[in-house]
Amino acid sequence: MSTIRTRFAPSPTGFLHMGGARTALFNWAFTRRAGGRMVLRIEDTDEERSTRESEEAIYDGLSWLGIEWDEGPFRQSERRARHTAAIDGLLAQGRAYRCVCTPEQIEVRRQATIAAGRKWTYDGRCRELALGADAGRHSVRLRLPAEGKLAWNDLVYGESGQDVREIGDMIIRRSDGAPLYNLAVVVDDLDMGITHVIRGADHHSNTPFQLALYQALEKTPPLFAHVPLIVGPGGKKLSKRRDPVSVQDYRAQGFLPQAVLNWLARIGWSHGDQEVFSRDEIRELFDLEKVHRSAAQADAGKLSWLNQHWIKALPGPELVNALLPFLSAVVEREVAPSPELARLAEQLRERSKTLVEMASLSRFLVTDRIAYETKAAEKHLKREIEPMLSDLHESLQALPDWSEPALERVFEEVRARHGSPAMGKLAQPVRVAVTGGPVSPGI
RNA sequence: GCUCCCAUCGUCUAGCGGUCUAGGACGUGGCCCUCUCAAGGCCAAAACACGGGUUCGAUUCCCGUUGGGAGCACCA
Repeated sequence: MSTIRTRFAPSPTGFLHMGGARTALFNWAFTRRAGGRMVLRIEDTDEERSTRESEEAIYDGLSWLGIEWDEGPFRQSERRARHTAAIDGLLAQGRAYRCVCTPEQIEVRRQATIAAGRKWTYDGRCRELALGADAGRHSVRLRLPAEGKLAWNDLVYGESGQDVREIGDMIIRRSDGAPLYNLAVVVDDLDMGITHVIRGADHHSNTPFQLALYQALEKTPPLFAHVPLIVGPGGKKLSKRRDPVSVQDYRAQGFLPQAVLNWLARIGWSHGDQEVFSRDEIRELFDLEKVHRSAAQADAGKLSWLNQHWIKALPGPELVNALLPFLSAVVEREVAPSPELARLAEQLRERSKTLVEMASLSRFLVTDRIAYETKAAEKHLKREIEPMLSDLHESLQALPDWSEPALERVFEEVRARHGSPAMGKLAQPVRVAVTGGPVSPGI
């Protein structure tokens, strides 16, 4: 039995968005569990839109999530010669043909067909013309079989396929000589020995055409698994403008990679009633058979909960390390780890949904410029409590041993001297005085 | 418009003909705990889109309707 080979093939036209990250995760988990190898391929043949920055963003995002690949990255743009060779081969065998129809001409015919109430696919005008290389400016189209069904058994969707008559002879090389995506993907997947293509469901209806290409090339196609799309609120398409969509966005908002991974894994996949999955558990339990077929919404609330869960689970030193950059950012200087910070972080882990939140709650520890919240200060730092606070201040200064029982004793004594108000009457003003805000660990 | 796909609480989901008075989780509401906020504990409200079949029996199978999505490029 040959080893399983998969690939993650993003196009570098933005950043690593959540859908892509999940596709990468599923590929990774499937591959690791099966003991296979995963290839990273950058689909950058669209020069207009591809940038090196977004390519870097893909590496950055994957490594932050801990999704490692085994081979590559390969750039599709650097494999041009292979694509061209494949097209020439198809041409030589008559399985592809040159087409001199211009986009304008096609548009006219398309409109006419639609006006006549019929549906349009390429009408095959150049199909039997046997145009040679001297035909002038031309594109190349794949000659589809006259009839039959282009079908496959999708690992997620089950029996799938489309009648060839629904599809026209598609262009595989542009008139400027550039190979098209569908051709490049098939050639690359073949060359790289890919056995399982796991990709977004937006490619589901693209697959029949690729199948035709495998036929023309006389090769066995890989197995396909299409994973459902992630949609935005209300089931609408994700909007890059409205929704936070890149993994970098989530990192900046103070989410842990474990949480994002866990969250992603549970969108469109489940393992019984289990909600919490570590990276290792995803790798051990992931199963394409349990992947859903319907699109799912990404719920930010669930992410927050998972993030808090993973913050609570993070070992102390790691938590401090994760917190440091965020804390440095709020006080605008480099903050070094310290025992005090470590202890505070322990107190704060159950109170923070994100590292951003935790940083803002730890601010008071690393700066003398306490930022007093006006509302809290007005409510708790009133003139009447000043004597009690001063008393506490002096008693504390006189206290040699700042152990918890000793401190508690001082608080009790101070309360007793000032008419025994409820603990909250003393603790809350102290909290505001010390931290600047009304929220903190036990004072 | 055409082709294909999808449809269980607000959200993610369990369910693969009787076990369903439909389970879990997030979120929401209430109570407990409490120096604040959390965390934690307990409780509650909340769903099988609709209409036909098939069957002794449908959330589960089939068809249609509705709703949503994807594709239909000399983009990837």
